[in-house]
Amino acid sequence: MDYNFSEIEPRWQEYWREHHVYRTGDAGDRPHYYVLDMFPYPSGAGLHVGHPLGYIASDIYARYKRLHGYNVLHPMGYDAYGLPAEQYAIQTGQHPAITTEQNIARYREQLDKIGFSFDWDREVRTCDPKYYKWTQWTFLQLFKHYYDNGAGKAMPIAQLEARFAKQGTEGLDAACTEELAFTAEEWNTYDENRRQQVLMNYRLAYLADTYVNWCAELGTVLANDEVVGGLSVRGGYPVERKLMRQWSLRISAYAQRLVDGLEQVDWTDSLKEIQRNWIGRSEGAAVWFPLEMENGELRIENSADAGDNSQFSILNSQLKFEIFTTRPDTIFGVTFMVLCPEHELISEITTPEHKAEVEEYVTWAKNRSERERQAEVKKVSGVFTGAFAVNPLTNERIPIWVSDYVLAGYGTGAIMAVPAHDSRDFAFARHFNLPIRQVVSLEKDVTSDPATWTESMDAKTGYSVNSGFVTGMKVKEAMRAVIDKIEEMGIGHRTVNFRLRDAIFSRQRYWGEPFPIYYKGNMPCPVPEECLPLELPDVKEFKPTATGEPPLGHATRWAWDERQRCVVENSKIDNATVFPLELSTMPGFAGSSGYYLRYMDPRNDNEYFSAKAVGYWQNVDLYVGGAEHGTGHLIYARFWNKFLFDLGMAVKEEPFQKLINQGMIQGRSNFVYRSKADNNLYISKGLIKDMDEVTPIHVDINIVASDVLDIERFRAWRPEFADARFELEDGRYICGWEVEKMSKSMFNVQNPDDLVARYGADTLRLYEMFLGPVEQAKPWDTNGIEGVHRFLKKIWKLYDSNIDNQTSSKAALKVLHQTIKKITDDIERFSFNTSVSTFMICCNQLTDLGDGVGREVLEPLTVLIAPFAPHIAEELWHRMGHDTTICDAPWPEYDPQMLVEDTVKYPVQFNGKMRFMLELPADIDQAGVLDAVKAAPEAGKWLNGEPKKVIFVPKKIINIVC
RNA sequence: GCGGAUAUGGCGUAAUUGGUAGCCGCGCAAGACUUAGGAUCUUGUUCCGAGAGGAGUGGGGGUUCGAGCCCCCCUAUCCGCACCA
Repeated sequence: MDYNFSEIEPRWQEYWREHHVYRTGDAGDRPHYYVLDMFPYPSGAGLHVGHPLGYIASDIYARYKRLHGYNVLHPMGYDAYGLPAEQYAIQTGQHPAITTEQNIARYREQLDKIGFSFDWDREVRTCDPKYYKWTQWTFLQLFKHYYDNGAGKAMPIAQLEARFAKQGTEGLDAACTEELAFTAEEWNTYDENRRQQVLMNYRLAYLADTYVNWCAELGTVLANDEVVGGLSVRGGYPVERKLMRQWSLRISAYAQRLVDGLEQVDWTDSLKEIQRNWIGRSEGAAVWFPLEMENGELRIENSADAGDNSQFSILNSQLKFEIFTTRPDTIFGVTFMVLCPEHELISEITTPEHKAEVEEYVTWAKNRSERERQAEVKKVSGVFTGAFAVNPLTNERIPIWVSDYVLAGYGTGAIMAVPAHDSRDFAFARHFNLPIRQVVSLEKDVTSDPATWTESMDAKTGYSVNSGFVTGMKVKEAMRAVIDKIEEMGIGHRTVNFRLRDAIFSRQRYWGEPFPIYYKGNMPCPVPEECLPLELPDVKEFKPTATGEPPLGHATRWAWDERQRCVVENSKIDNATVFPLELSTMPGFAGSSGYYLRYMDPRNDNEYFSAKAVGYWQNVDLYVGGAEHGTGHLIYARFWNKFLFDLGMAVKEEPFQKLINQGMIQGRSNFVYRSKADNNLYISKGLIKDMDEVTPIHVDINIVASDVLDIERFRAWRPEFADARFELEDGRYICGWEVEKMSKSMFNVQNPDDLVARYGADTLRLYEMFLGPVEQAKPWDTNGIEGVHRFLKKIWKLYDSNIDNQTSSKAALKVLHQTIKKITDDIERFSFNTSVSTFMICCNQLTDLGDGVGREVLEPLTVLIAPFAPHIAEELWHRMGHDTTICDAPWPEYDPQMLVEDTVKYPVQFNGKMRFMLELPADIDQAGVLDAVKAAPEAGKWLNGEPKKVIFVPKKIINIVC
């Protein structure tokens, strides 16, 4: 009987579905294990072979854990909000909900064909009101909390209010947009509006003016990756930087914890490093530099011997500004200061004679798009303000410049420039001919003239020179000494800066979660939690409104009635009891930030998830997904989880214990070569003498098998190929190939359905694993799939002819036990490609053994294969007379005795040579080895005459080649 | 520029983690069975050499009895970040 996968696979898939075989149990005594895949965005293009790669790996592990007796949570769902469905809606008028629904149906169909063990009873969709209710709820909690640095966690905003009423900002250490200082008395005189403004400065979800990529033509803010070269990726419309009022999440408050948490998780070093870079922690100092106006309006007394007075004057100077530096030790080498073009001080300090020039520069710099600026990083630009600062340690006058190489978003937007020891300052100084002073030297007391330098000396090594009281110290010491000094002087302090910016949370789009926020005038008010979800209203048009409002501006029923506590018609807005609702929606990462928690208790309408559920499952044990989410989803989700942890909801601070990044699958394009001399002649790859004589043309990989072109299908593919003639080699047309991105335009997209139809799901599963290590990026290539398919046929045959054997030979059992050990080890280290090889070896060896294979061997082997090729395993399992599914079988244990014998006593045939390993006394010497070997009873049996080569190994093991 | 990774036959890869490199699969070659085969099976296949033998894990050096694996210096490719003070 032949291996008929197209009959077996759908039958078992149907059985599993009908009997809810993969439904997750609730708690119980069994140990738990949570295996999660990054849920997909259901795009119109459907799945390609890259998607299932990670799903197959996680499915293997989930099935393996089940066979090991674990209660496994292995859910799947859809990240269903997103731009493509909305763009499609704008073009066609079809509601994104319908498009999304269709795409989900197609995804589900494709996923089902591959035989995953997902618990579909727990499916979530981010666009489902029952799901986004909790996305909105979390947003409200973020709105209602602030981050208390002292407590090291999020605290209710009500506590902050109480504190303000009692002691103002006195002693407050909280994450905020801007440092504020007021007393309790002042607070108590503030009106409600003013108080709300103050609180907004602290909320973890806050409304603030932020620079964004604004695309007027599309009417929306775009993410950085949606903008290329100053133009929108979609449509190619110009994008400008614009200051807009936007919701943001104060993720920066969690920066330190996001760094620290990386210590606790089992992720690859490279991904941890990506996150560390993104968070960008730098230690250094904040220093205040007082200003000196040229015309003498403010002049700091020469403090060389003025003692406390000078410090007093610096501290009390209204005109001072704060800089951040990671190199406080170089403060003696400061030769100019630079402010970013957005710096508020510029207008105050610029002297009249420089005003025009500075204003022109600032206007120019501000209007440049982020992209333009980044593209011209090498170009030095800037302008002198006419103003001077005073170096608090040397009392030198230092010119203040403005330049866009200083960024508004980092530190304080102002720097002390040390051109000798910072490459950017160096370039600036050279360009504007500013002085350069060396203050660090590799060797003690040895300096050179910076005028001769071609580059700055940036390394944090060596000794301080020309640096007052730190001269002669090592750089590290000098840093400490300078910070101590400025702290003692009260003009600065040790501090840590992060590159991580707060996450902009508003999108001027329709297809996303609505904000549960309405506006009383300018004041945002939360919709009561009991009224959630605030459902996304229908609109007739998905474009921005004529007045430039987001698409939700088209909704006619999008107002909040405070008294009735429900959404009402816009016409009822009176700004007394009925108010307009927020028109922007949440970004894609909102719904994906907490979905793993919801899977634990997905049908709970009263809570995000129950304490019992999270208490049982804890967090995700294994998360599988692409590394491209390293700076997006994986940061947001960790932040989200930490916040919920602070609220006492999540029980683990880190959401994803172990993370495997599956490598990207690239496309492998095929080419035919058209002769330039004859437009209808196509030359097989091996016959081309000179590539200049032919034109390579992309050809659909679906009409090519193992680089051999299906000529008939090629002729039928497109009219212009109908009369194609071929120069064949060995009767075949061999195509060329190249690795490119998988894309429709290159005809190299491989759809898993085609492969399932042709070879079956089990073959696809095995082949995707066989391709190479899961983590490695690799081109998709079907050239080897036949071999894997052949293996399944062999396995089928092996069972077919041995299934009734009752006895097993010792050799067969040995093969089995070797296989058990190898497969178990392989799965534990996620080395699934070697597992497939192991199966093939096992199958070949058992086939060679012939009659000695019985059920004693075949049954455990079926269990081993089940995670990889569940359909064939299930079928064989039942053919062997079991009436429960293979999921209930126990994972076989190997007998170490069976393996020990093999490595120590018996020879192994290996590539035509006979090799042994023998245990020898520890104190044996090289000369004694041969005699010892000959004397060994185990060896004597196998040794015919003198061994060819004896390799002495100073351990207890010896290798002998005969 | 900074950071991370990778480099092994014609190709995808493997190597008990420092112990005789090239397992498994593809491809290729020869053969068997076949009216036929895009089926199945057998044998061979790192390179050079008829052979004995020699060379060999991107290149160069080092540690070691022993290195694909560890250390140093290059080279190439991929990925992430990019004026982050």
